[in-house]
Amino acid sequence: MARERKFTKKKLYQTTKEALLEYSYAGFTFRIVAERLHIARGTLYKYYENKDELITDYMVEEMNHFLNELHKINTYKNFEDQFDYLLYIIFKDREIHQIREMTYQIPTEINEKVKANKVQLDKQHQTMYATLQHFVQLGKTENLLNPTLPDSLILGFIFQTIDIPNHASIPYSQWVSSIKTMLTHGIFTN
Amino acid sequence: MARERKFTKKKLYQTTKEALLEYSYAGFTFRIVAERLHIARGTLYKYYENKDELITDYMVEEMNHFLNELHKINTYKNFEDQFDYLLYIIFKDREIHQIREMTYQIPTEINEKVKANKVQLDKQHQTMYATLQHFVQLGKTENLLNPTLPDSLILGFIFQTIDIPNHASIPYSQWVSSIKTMLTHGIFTN
DNA sequence: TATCAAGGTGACAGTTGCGTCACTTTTAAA
DNA sequence: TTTAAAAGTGACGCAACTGTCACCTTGATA
Repeated sequence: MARERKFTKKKLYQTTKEALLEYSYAGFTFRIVAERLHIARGTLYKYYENKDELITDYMVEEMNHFLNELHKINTYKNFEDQFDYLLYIIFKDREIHQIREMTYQIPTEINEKVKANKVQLDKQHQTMYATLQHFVQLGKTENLLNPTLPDSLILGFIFQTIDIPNHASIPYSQWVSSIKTMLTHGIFTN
Repeated sequence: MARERKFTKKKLYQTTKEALLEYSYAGFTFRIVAERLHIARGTLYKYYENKDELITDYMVEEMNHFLNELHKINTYKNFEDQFDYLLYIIFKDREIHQIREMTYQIPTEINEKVKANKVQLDKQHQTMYATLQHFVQLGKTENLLNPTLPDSLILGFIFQTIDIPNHASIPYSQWVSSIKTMLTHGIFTN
């Protein structure tokens, strides 16, 4: 009884992600998204009142996906395996943590939907943090993680390190193993 | 023979920096800057044809200042002292490296002045990189830096680490010492 | 104190983005 | 084949940002 859509939700979110990475929050417009989807700008307003709604909807979905992956960390019983798994999933979706940083640029007073999404994002972030803190605790009880380092800094360190740009185009496998070495043992010789 | 300025270049650059950090490149406007300086928007056009000229002028100046500081690294003779000094100056001007990342968002075709500034920024970046690579080499010949790690990754790692957000409000001195520990020896126990 | 160059202003026109809406198109079910 | 719900379109009015310019203000100097 209805017409077929010219674009899938997946394609829309994909385009949203790309546009956010290219233009960042303030430079993001419906025109850019519409052009890339080969639809009229007005069409997007059938689904979203404004760009903040689209962006936060996308972010919630993306975080949800990440949290699903993250929770699987508990299928690994020892810290070392958890650590490897964590690096793997953070690497796989590197950009989303960059995008998550844009949250604070989104005004809250836009509308109820956006406000609800921001609350949801905050909850997801807390869930993520709790899971990760648990992971750090395990590392400390196993005497693998340096106990003098604050949990929040260890976590910030891991997430930050993942974002190192690979301008010099170092081969992927060497890149990953180097990053793991630096994370675990630093840049000094032992 | 002329009227006194209502704002100094220093104050203008300071305001530019703050606005860039708050609104990022795309959200940066002359109106914001003019309001904060208590001048009319039109006044800014007496000095700059457009925002890209102001932004790149500011960036060149900022990078120049940083390079001046950076070159002093060679007054320290051993690697350990150079390392401490480097951390110190990067910490002092943490935000500018965040701002430098915005360079790639600035279109080149704006005008000749902007194009020239972008070329200049590129040169400065190369100078910076050369100096830092020299520093890394010293660390490797002194057998303090892990020789298996690519230079570019070591440098990326240092710069990236500085940007760890201190959401948990860890006291400054502990924060700095923790970061130094993580950089040099990682998050694992020895 | 008259001059004038530099600083400063605000109004104007052009462009781009925003949000709405009356209208058209598609398509599956009646 | 008729119908109507969902999808899509593009033009319109509004708001914000951009760049220009004729004009005003200031203040050192002649």
